Amino acid sequence: MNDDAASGAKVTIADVARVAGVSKAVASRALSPQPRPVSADKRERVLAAAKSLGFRVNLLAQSLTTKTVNLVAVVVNHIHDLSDLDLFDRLLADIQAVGKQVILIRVGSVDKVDEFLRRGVAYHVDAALVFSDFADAATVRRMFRTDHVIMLNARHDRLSPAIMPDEAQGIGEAVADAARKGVRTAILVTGRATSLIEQTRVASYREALTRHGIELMKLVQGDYSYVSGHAAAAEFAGEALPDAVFCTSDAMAMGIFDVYREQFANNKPRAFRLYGFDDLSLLDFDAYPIASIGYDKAVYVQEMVRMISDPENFTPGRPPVVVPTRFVSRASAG
Amino acid sequence: MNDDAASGAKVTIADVARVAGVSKAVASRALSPQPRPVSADKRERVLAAAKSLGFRVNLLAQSLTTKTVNLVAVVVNHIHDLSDLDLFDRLLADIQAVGKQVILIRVGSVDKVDEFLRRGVAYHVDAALVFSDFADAATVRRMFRTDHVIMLNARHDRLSPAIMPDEAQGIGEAVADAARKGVRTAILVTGRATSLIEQTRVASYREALTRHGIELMKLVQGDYSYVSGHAAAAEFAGEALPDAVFCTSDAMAMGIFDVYREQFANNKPRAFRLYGFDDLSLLDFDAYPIASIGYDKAVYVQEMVRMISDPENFTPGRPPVVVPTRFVSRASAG
DNA sequence: CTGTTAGCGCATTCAC
DNA sequence: GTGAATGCGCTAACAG
Repeated sequence: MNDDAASGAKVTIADVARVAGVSKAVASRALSPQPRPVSADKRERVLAAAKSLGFRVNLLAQSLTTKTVNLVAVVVNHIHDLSDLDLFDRLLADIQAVGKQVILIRVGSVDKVDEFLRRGVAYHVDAALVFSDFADAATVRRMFRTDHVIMLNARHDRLSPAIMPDEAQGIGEAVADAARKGVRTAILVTGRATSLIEQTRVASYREALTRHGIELMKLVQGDYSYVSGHAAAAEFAGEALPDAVFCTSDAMAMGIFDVYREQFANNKPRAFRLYGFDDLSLLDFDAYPIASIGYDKAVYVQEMVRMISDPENFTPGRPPVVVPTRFVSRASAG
Repeated sequence: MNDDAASGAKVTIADVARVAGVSKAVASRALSPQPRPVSADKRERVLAAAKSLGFRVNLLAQSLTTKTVNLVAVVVNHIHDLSDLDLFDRLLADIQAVGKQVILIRVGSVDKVDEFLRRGVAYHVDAALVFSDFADAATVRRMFRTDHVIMLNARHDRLSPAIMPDEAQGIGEAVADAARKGVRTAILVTGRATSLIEQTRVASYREALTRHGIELMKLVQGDYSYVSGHAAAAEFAGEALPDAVFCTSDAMAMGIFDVYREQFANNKPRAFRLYGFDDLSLLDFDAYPIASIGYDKAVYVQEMVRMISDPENFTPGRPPVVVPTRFVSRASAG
């Protein structure tokens, strides 16, 4: 278009109103996405003027009066908290689809949280999605000065709603699958026990194993990473192998798989059956046919967007929204 | 219901000023990170009042007058445009380290760009980092109403600076490696030819192959994805195999690797030598020991942040900043 | 339906 | 050093 518009000239609603020959208020109404009382012809004039001037509302100024910024904070420790790009991509798309935008906050180490929020826009967002396990719900509310906080890290309370996968279900299915195939002994490779989610996850495995009469030979501590999977595999290499190895992350399972790759040749588990967790899309690659536990990401994301779209959802006492998980069988489970 | 400090109390600078017994202007100065004329005792009173009230500046309101939001837009087509999570994680951390925050914008399919512009969803950010190849520099400037646009997609112009890897260098090294190992024939697996970057990349391969006397047997069209790598491998399965296969993305190389995995057993390529592109961190997993071409992500990100931090860098006519690439040898190259 | 007025929260004049 | 006034761009509330 013309060069003025192309190089960020600042055209305000006052300019539009002047060109259209109406008042600012009329221009504002005509430009509003919501239906507001404006005569048809003036609306046309305003729209035409806005287009020719290349006008775009200043959302900052707008939010100053409307008290809503259409901005959602997504708080993570590291990017890798978003265990899968697919989830994140979908989340972003869906949030934008309801007319909001995402401000991504990487907290990193816990002690820097305060520093970030001190200068951040984060304080005035419409809602915050907390993936990071750095803090409990109360702390987050205090820091964000808002009740519109959704906890995805299982550290919710009465005031802040949560969305959480019902992991016990998928875990139960996975262990049942193993039992059905004659598994009697198992090793469980875990992540850091500091996370509440991880503690619950481990408890679910213990319960399911006991229920199916499978002996938990030992627990190996990892940190969710591929490398720690490698290390875990080395740790039980010399000993008597179990019938099955369960991991609380796919990445660790991949590390173990690579150590025992030859044993899994021809898509037949020989040393032991291997079960991961997360159902990363990476597992659809030929190289890692690892059975896993996952949930429907579309549903998960849908719940988040639904929640931030309606203030009603932030009234106290709402029970956590639970997303079902399921066992996904692959060659590593035999 | 809960009007306590923890739940959305709207403390403005006027409140702070009143409690401290000073004017708003004094409070503003005392709260400013920059040194401004305020007497020591009043500064103390203001700071104390701000702290006790839990005051946080409203960056949105602030930016209305200062014209700077400390917000940087990262524009991608899909999340997968950020070829590697490591890059993104580092980018986020470094941007936050200079006191700015990231608003992530996913444009999606090209045909929705217009709709995007129409709705004016974008804030008036300080700068925009454009990874998506959906638009030229002028369009992005108009969209964000800023001249501070950094193009990472090679679609820059005189007004918007660019940062781009010097891919010819790494490609030259990779082809030289192949030539040194006696490669005489090659197949090149490419992505969509619509992207300017891809066109340049292919041209670089052609040039390097010619220079080293390697015959380009054929060009196979993919779309950067793992699945398209699979398809590409199938396409030349029946025919005479080349000495080497070059791919313009690691994902495609992984797809090909999986089809010919047995040929790569014991870390010895037998069918052909395989070269990827991007140097994904995934290649450090045992399963995909694929030689690749990459650049130092720290340097790349550093250049972006440096550029954002100094308006000087946005004066017209700046030449693109070039980041060196290098060949990374792995087992697939023999 | 329309236009005028009055802020939203803040930084910045410019007088004192 | 200080504080009263002014304006950033926009919309809500109010009168016509």
